[in-house]
Amino acid sequence: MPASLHKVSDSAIRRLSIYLRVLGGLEREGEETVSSQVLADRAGTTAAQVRKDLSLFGSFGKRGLGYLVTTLRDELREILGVSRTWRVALVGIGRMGAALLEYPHFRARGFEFVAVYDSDPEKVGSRRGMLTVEDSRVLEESLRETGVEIVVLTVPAGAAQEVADAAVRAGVRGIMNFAPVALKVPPGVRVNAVRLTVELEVLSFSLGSVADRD
Amino acid sequence: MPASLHKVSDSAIRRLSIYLRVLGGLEREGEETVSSQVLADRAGTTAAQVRKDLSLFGSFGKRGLGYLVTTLRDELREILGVSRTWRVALVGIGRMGAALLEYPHFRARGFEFVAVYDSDPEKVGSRRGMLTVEDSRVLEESLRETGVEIVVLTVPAGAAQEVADAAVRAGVRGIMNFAPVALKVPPGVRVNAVRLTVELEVLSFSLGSVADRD
DNA sequence: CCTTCCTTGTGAAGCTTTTCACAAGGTGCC
DNA sequence: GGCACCTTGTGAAAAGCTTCACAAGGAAGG
Repeated sequence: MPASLHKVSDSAIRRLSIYLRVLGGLEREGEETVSSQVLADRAGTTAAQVRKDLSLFGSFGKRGLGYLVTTLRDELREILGVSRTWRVALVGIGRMGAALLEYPHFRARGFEFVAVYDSDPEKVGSRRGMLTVEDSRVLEESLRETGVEIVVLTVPAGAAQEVADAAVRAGVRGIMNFAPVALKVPPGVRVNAVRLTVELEVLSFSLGSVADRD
Repeated sequence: MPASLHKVSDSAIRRLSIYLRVLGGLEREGEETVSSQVLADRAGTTAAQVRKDLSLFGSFGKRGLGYLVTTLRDELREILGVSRTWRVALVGIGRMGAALLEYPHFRARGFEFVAVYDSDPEKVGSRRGMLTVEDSRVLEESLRETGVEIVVLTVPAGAAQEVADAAVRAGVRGIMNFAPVALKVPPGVRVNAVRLTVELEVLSFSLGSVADRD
């Protein structure tokens, strides 16, 4: 029941992405097949969950044998949309922005930074690797010209909505938001927030309350 | 029904953390009270969800009026365990590690870096703000001595498990893991993984599939 | 070819989380 | 004080997600 139009939950997609990473490792180790059990162990979930997740998109395994590592990896790349390259722009070059620009796993997975923006005149015009920092004032026009599809937002909270609006006007439909604000975007645009402080506070809560699990 | 021992879901805690951030903003704007509706709008959820989340820990609102901003903020800080300071160590000073060390929101919320480690002899002994980079080889002993409670892991995937093991032996019970590996830790230790590539791949999937929602 | 063993794919059950809807409680104005 | 108006807190219903359990398919060895 290959269901690319059925609604698939976010958590399932997150796990698929993790399976993809695990499969890369297995391939490097020379494994040719893998069972749902092994995949689950390495991904930190259960065998049933793995099978259920994969079954959302088709039947990729062989009974009695498991999954072919390379084949499944290719299938997952196709499903997740990373069998191609995505054109990504970074807006806001603080330390976090700079770190993300150099983050090796992005490029390795097909996410390529093709433009960088900042509003600080000191930074505009300077180089970052292959790219020249452009002025945020020309953001909308420039994003459109460069054919950017995804924007990574590392600007201060106060500027985030404004930048997001400009990006949306420029036709961007995916935003990865590091700013601590809930962005308002029109339907058809997808925002994925990375909330580092929230993650720490989840830890803090778990350690603070008497009730701990795993 | 104040339920600090009932099991509270991760997603609820994440939202509480977001409410806390929103309340900070409201307070700065001089608001004295806030309704679940307004809180929900700013946090990107629904009024019913807000009330349900808060009701897990008590009755903080006044019917007909809403919640007192400052009071609720204090309650949430208490619940989340951020009314005190946490002693945090960073292991692995790449670009990402350096960015996190300077990340202003961590300190503002009570997470204070008290030690930094790296295995690169070039980096060991150098200064990072107030801190001197220590050698990863002395990690376990040093973490214990410094009284570190939470470790932020920004080492390469291959080194992550080893570092986590040492941290656990040193008594650390909370780990924020940026390395793309599922860490194995004993019961009582909590790992929170930040998977940046996964977040991008979720975007990629949403943009790639025909079916988009908001 | 037959038997044994293994692993997938999947309905169904079980559990968790979210949404709904409304009684109850409180405010503020007249 | 009384009345109109808000907003919370919360059972109950609905929706969503995960786990279970097993039939079915295939491999491997004799």
